[in-house]
Amino acid sequence: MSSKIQPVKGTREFYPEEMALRNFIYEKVRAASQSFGYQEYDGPFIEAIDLYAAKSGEELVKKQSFTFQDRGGDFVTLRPELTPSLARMIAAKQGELTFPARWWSFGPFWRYEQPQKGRSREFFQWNLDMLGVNSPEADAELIAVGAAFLRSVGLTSDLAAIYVNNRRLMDSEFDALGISAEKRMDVSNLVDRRSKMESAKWDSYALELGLDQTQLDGLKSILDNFDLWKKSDELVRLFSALEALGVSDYVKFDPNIMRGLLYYTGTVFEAFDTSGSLKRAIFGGGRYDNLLADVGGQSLSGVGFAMGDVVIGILLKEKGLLPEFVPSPAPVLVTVFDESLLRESYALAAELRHSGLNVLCFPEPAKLQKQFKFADKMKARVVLTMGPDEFSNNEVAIKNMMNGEQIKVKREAVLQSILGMLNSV
RNA sequence: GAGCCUGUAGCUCAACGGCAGAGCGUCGCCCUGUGGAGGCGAAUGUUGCGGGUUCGAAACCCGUCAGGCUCCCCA
Repeated sequence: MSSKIQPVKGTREFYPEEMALRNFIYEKVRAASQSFGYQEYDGPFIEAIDLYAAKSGEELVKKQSFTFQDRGGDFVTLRPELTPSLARMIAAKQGELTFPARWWSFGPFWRYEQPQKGRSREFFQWNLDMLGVNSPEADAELIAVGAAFLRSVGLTSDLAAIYVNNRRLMDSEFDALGISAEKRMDVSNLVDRRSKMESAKWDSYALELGLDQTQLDGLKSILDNFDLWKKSDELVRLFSALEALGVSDYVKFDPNIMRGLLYYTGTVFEAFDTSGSLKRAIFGGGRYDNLLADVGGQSLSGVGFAMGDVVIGILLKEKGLLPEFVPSPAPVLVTVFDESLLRESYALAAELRHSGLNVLCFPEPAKLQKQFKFADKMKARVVLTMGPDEFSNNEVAIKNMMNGEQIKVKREAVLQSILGMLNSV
């Protein structure tokens, strides 16, 4: 036991049931992305650490990346996020791509942090970005894709909400309070923590950061002002577009949404489960105006968001929104009556596979009871048996596992009978 | 990186200083050609690992490893 090699901490083992969940998420993600015309792509899983150094935030690069030296001595890292790779890919073909580019991706990422509920060191992430258009309406489309996904998995707008803010709006509010540019980072950090700290503690922490009492009071009134968006043309247009897109039920303005990544410049948003059973964002994103120039491209604006598979997976499980798990992808199982009929059973299964059915065949003779129990566990819907009686009459016994009825049909009619049973549900 | 909690059968857990158990699952039988419900029965443990205290340790102490939760950060 103790000598067994454990999986690397924070990595994931996808047993068939978990794999089904991952694929379920993938399918819903793909459907939502494609319904808005986004194209699928992917980047390298390993990148030079320098790619992230500029804009991803110190925490992400220095403490949370799986970094190592390759055999040539270069420092590389398992990708902790996709946006910088995307920016480079776009920049490299900027002259030949057609804009606006609408791209999406679903793949693995790694971050070295403490595994806990909703967070692992290895996770899958949906990324969706639009590049080449800088407008609140483009931002709205991104939010609408996110909302379409939530709706498609059954997270209705009373179960999940998308909170929106705008960095430019906040910057101008901070300017008005005389909060210096150097303190911006500390202040956004402060804002992020507000919901997690007692208000008295939060106040004294704010003063420690060097805000004076007037600035603190001003900050609080900003953060409590849920009508603040009306002062931002961008947000006014955003909310109008969201209404046209039919997703306003999901979206609310919230001045407390800041987001840690440094590259966001305009609209930012985060989706949460409204019951608050998980205090982690389902997805989050925003507009980045300078990222492309930072990796060597011409200035090009983008907007995007990312969703990890862990939080959404926990939520879907908790809310009972997952489809029933069917262990075997084969709805049909062929039993093996005895040694002498094994080849016949194998041949029957093969024949049905050639007709396009997924078919499971028991791999050895065994008591029929055992084989039927196995079929039941695999949630097979139809079980075929060819015993001596059936074989001598050129027949096959077909049992409908959904209602328990069994019939015998001529071998030539087996396919039709099966299809009839499978379609009758 | 810090704090708190937990490691006992495949799983969930009980036993809290005195014979290591239950439920679920698995397997077998009831049922010699048929699943789900039920009945009966069986198998399965260096109590995470190492040391210490004790007549006696799963339990108490120390260390260590692993997991969970929180802080931090974030998908």
